[in-house]
Amino acid sequence: MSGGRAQAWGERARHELTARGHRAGGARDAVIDGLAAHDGCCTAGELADRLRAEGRGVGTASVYRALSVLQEAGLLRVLELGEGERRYELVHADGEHHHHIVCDGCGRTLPFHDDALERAIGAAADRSAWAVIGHDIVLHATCPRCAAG
Amino acid sequence: MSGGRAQAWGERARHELTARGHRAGGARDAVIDGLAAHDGCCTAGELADRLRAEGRGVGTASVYRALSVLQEAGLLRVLELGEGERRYELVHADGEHHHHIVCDGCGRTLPFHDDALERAIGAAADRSAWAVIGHDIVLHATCPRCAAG
DNA sequence: GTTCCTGCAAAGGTTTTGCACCATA
DNA sequence: TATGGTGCAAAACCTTTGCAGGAAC
Repeated sequence: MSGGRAQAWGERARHELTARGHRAGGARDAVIDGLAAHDGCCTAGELADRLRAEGRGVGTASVYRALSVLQEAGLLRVLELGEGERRYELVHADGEHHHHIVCDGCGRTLPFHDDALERAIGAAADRSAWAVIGHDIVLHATCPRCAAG
Repeated sequence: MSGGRAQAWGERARHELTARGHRAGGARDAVIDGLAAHDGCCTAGELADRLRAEGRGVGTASVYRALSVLQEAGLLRVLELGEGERRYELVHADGEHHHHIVCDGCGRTLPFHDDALERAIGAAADRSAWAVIGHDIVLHATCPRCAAG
């Protein structure tokens, strides 16, 4: 559905993990495919459910271990949107990234990108005494559906 | 330690809660004092530990219930810094707010404020189709101590 | 006296860990 | 064959909920 972009991510993920000395394995393969098949952000539980529904059920621990390895390799970004669980999002090779508007009413999210905002963040990071690696921005909002009541 | 500012917050909190029809109570009082005494952001667990150390032990449920009421009243801001638990921070009457730089190594945080960044966020929010209420920004970094060690 | 607040205990949920077994290189 | 990946189960963790008793209004 999300085309070659996500597929490219999958190939890169497998390559990068091999380069880091990780062996191949069925569970991790399923996790990578599951993430690539759904180029949005999902939780560990959602991912496990989806794999189970496809008949590629994977142990809970393996899901978390795979996510952890992918995150350490810089292939996943972790989001905390205030729902009490973490969401994982693909990091693409082109470095493009975006942020999220979250509806405080229903929890739906809307990705957005803003160059001026990125520049402002970069400038703020440069002024900091600590070595800034990255950033997360969450806009809290009311979506049109919730606003309508 | 944090002077009259936090004390003023405590008084305002009690006043606001009364105005909202809440009754006074020992546990909630202790939570308000505990928050005001430590004008940074803390987790529910840290707050409970601190109160227990002061001999003002409060049931776990009461801590969470008090935090929830204070949040609904707009007296607390909730932060998710990626540690798996929530941090609560005082919202002062002057509306001043700041964001956080988090050390991914040790978890220490550094508050910062940047007017240009606030303007950029405001502009991005104005362009959004959803009605934006607020925002959270987290800069991930390596603190000097972790960079050295 | 009614209503809300409180504490304890138990449940809920997500994430991590221990361990034996199996697949990979 | 040695090492790391996998699954199951259990644990750890934060947070919420149910309920009986007590305090505030």
